[in-house]
Amino acid sequence: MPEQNNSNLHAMKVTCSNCTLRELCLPIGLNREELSQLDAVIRQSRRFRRGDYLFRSGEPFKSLFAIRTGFFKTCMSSQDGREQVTGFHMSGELLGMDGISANVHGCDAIALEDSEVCELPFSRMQCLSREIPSLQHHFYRLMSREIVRDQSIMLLLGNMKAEERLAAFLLNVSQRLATRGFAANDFILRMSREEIGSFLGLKLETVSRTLSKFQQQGWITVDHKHIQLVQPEALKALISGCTHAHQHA
Amino acid sequence: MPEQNNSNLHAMKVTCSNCTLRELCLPIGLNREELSQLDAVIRQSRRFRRGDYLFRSGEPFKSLFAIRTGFFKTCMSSQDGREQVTGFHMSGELLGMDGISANVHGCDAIALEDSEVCELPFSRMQCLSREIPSLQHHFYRLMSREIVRDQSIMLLLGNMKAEERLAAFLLNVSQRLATRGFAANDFILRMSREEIGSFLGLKLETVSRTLSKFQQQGWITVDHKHIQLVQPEALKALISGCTHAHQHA
DNA sequence: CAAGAAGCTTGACGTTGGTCAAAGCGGGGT
DNA sequence: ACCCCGCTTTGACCAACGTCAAGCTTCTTG
Repeated sequence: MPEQNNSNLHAMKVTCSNCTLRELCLPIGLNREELSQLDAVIRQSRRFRRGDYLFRSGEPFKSLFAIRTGFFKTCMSSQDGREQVTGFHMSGELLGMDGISANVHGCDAIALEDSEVCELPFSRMQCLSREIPSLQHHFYRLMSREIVRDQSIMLLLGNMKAEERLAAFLLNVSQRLATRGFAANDFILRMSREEIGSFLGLKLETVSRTLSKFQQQGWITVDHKHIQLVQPEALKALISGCTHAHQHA
Repeated sequence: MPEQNNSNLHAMKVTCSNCTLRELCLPIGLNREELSQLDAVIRQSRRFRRGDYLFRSGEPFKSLFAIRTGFFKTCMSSQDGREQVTGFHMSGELLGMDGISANVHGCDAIALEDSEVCELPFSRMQCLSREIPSLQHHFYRLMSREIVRDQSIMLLLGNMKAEERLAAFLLNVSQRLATRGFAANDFILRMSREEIGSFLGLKLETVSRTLSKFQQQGWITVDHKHIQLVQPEALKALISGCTHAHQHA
């Protein structure tokens, strides 16, 4: 193992350098020493296979998890079995922040493809962030961003029609892929129609029908999970008007 | 002004002692000196009249706001004027956390009755929380709780029918009032039918009709904004099943 | 105090999206 | 390579909720 001293910090830097243009999940504006402190806290990354649980609702909360590669969904289920997908999560995103409040995870996190995840023991991050102000601030920002994200989903679920929801969803996926350096207008969905529907507050048949409708309009092509945005402007036009007024584009 | 040295810290303690049983908005497990440090940071509380804006979407974010007395709504509006109420907020709750991520407020906060609010300059709170670990942890917990709250609203908007939403809403208001020492089953709503509808993803007519239906069932009485829960168990029965499976009672 | 505005209730009707059903397709596992 | 199961598509029908409208009550403001 000649690369043993290639600490996971370096691995993380490599991962994160894939996500330029975008604020990274953690290492931001830290000096050399601070980085090595952070490095000491991050546990070696773990691999997950499609379908694996990263954590489950009700489990004791100990750590946050940073996705290095892969794709996850988070979901809550109700007593009678209805499932609500609360988010889809890609590389560079941080999972588990809802567990801090009660020291218990509040949702399930499930890998939708084979993935790699860094574990960040929260109590140690908390100590470290006391010593490194920019880290503390970054944490606050990440949590705040999660709040903003959730609220924009509330707006989607509360105000938008099926077509608007689907258009917003496709554009959101597109934009996040683009941020990570992938093609914006040609991608593979990692989740099923049912999961999309659950996330958007629609039934899977409605998702399917709406995708077909978009295809008939010539706005997108649909080949099972392979989606191409042919006229993304058409989708944008559909949701212009129902997006947040003070979008600081 | 003989009470000048009655610092607003003391006023805050008085306010907060009204909310026993419940985690308070800020002073939690701090010693004497820490309290006085906190006191130095909290700006004198300000009064707001019904209809006043505490902050507006798009304004620069500088402070969080703790409600001492009164009642607020937060809402986002879309470009074509649709409004989504994202929450109703009572004494002891903290507003503005969505502004941290982009240094800009992401929603409007509007007083629904005459209210009194403490301003907490965020940068100073951040410094202070570095010195007082329990304060830092408390902040993380408050933000996490907001995330949990938003996600349970997503579950409501994504999965529940009109009757279930209304029942969940009434029980939520009831429980929060009880926490603050008010009657749980006899209260005045501070918001209009339209605002309730916006929050729940329903039209005001549906809210009105559903309240009437509950009244006909004998579960509640409705006299304009005056609500009495006659058979809260009936409402609970309605939403049992569609609430989060891992509710830690 | 009067008058207008805003909020609430209720009814009739329409539309969206949910439900149920059937059939096609595709991929993973043996 | 084959088979089976799960995912997807599509259609027909239906229910829940939205829309439109009218009339009423309660606040607000001059």
